[in-house]
Amino acid sequence: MLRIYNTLAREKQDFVPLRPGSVGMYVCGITVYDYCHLGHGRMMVVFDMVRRWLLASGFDVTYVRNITDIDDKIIRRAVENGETIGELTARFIRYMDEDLEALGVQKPDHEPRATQYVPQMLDLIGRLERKGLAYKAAGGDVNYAVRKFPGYGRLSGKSLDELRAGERVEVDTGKSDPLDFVLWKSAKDAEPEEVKWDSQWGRGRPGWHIECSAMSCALLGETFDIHGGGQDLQFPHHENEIAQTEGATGKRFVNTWMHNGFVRVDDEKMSKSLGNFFTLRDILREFDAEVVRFFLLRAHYRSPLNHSDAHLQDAKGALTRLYTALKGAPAGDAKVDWDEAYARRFKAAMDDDFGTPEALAVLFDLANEVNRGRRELAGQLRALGGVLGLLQRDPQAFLQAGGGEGLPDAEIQRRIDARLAARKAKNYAEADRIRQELARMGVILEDAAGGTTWRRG
RNA sequence: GGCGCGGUAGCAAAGCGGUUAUGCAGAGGCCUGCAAAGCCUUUUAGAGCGGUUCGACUCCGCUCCGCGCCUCCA
Repeated sequence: MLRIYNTLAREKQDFVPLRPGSVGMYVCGITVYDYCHLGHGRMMVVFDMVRRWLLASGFDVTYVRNITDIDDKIIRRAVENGETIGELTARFIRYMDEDLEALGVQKPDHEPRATQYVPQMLDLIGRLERKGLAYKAAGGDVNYAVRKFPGYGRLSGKSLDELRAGERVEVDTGKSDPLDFVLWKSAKDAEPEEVKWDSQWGRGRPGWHIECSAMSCALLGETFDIHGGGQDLQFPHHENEIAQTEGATGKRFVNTWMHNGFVRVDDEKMSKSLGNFFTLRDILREFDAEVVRFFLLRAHYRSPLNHSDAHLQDAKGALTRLYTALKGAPAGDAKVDWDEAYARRFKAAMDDDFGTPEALAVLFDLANEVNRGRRELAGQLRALGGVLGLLQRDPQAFLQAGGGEGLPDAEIQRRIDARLAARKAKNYAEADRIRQELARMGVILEDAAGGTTWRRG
């Protein structure tokens, strides 16, 4: 039985989907105006892992991950760059796709964009207005009347009065309550025509929160199983989604809310505003993408995860151990034998709120067994790795992959042959000279019964 | 100020009321012409103070420290 920590309940709960055997899952994607950083990467990899585990558990999964392609930052950036919103977002969507593909993140079943769902958003706003939950303010914006929604604050554990007492809530004169949020922003003259839609409340564009309510309902229905996103979306974004959707439908919106922890740098949240972020692009130039994925799955998804080169280096060493155990094992698609003891441990770990650290520990135990001579378990190791989107490459290809500035493979082979000749002639001084020379260039030789192999260290 | 999360060995990171987590690093050994890899053995834990218990890293309370949300943010 799969158990998931539900933010709404603040505890792990048995996961029971609405319709037996199938799961509807929505995850808040990113706003496309810049490169993805490692924090985005973590969210993407974590929910990719969740989806893969649901599939491996036999569920029929519909996975929706949106793209926010209209918002203040996008508009500002496009104006700065002197390009259209469409050009800017198309470019960063392409970069995102490239980064995610490298990380082994599979495409969601649906990847709706906010700009494609404006009619659905307007419909939702209309319903909210008819129920008295939305009102048009003096400035022309349509706002959500937070006080009119009884459950507001349940997800984030905040009460309206506590929020009110906070010093950081800015005062906006157009709002009846400082905590009200915008559903529809009235168009400003300075803004490009591209961001103006007609509506019964006048020309304008959607507020941020409404898009997720509209898109999730359109693709998964008014009530669905799992909604995920980064911890920072818990409030206000997800709180507002609940208010909007449940306010309009009168039904329960989402059963299970999942939030992944932050990536940190020096114990501080990695974020755009702090400027301490590392883009996936830059990291992937230095580290193998699978190493990055492994690094991200090595921590539990709800725990904070510190980023540094040393940690990534450590992850590389660990993943190398797994691939080393796989050396010589037949490639191809191994299937998991779920009755086998290690697989059962793996499953128990994953069923306990997606315990990837424990699941990976099982993989290392399995590697040890393989190294001790139980070669028949290599397929199981590879197959279980595959459940997490790992270990699917040819081991040799992984072990020999590396920096672009290294020696070409053919040159390495030539020197290995020269060393072999020296060894045959018992000229060990020359053989060792070649080994050390290669070692200085990051190439490690391994003599085995079947011949000499090499890898990059 | 309000709400919440966490403090585990040199580093990273889990589960668990009593039995080796795991990876990297360190030490010794086996193997090797020498190595590497692997295997075997092994050193480093559970912020502090109380409490519950036959027994606590694991449950409860307090203290200290760190982090997050309360504003755009994965």
